[in-house]
Amino acid sequence: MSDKIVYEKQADYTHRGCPVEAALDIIGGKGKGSILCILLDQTMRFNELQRTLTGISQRILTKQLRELEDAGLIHREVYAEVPPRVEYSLTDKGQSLRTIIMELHKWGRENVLDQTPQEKAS
Amino acid sequence: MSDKIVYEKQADYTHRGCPVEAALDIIGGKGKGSILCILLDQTMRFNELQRTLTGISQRILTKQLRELEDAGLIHREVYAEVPPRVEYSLTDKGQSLRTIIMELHKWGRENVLDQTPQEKAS
DNA sequence: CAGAATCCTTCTGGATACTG
DNA sequence: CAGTATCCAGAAGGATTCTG
Repeated sequence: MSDKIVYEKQADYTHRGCPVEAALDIIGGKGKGSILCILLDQTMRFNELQRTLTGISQRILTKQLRELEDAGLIHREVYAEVPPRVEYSLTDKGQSLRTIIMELHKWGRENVLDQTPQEKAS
Repeated sequence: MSDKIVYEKQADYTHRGCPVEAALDIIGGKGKGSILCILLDQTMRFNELQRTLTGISQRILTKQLRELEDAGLIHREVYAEVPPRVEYSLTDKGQSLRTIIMELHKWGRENVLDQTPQEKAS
């Protein structure tokens, strides 16, 4: 009916002013942390991403990638080839999250994932 | 029937290894960013929190506070008074998020909330 | 290969009424 | 005041099928 693809519309019920909530709304959501983490250091194709993020459906992966793209954090490069090739990478705005991502990585490793203190020292 | 209160059970479907996802699972969720942001600098009571976070239902506020408490990020101090008084504050573990929270705050203010560049300079 | 379309289940969150 | 309990709407996410 409509000539425009309209995935599920985004949640807009949060933050209402708090920049922390606003930021978390952008980088929260299934797989987004992992996606940003991966793309921080490399460009990656769709299927490669899905294989790396074991357990995410391609529908959701597509959705998350689109949302990150709409937020201006990632760049989607489509190559006119057969079979098609699409490569995802971080934009400058996405790279501006580097410090935060790395700190979240450190904090999560030390405080959430049950890893022995010795391991992080090694 | 059960003698134990069991709110909705937490999502456990994410992170599967990525510490960034793991961390976001902890501090994501409605109001948690705002709650952490507020408690970073002050102790606050339940009703006061709800009034500050305009728009959150007390059921959800209770749930988020419990989850943050279970994660060891906030402390819940109950005073044996009538009417009851309960004060929430950050634990040391919660305070360990300070840098991240502040950076998320800065990033969200500059990149998500539509604020003119001039304003942040003033 | 990289999705789009459809259907369905689960989870999140709100509204309201009630209580120690 | 600080929750609980119950009910309900909507959003998030999965599984499957199909296509340029």
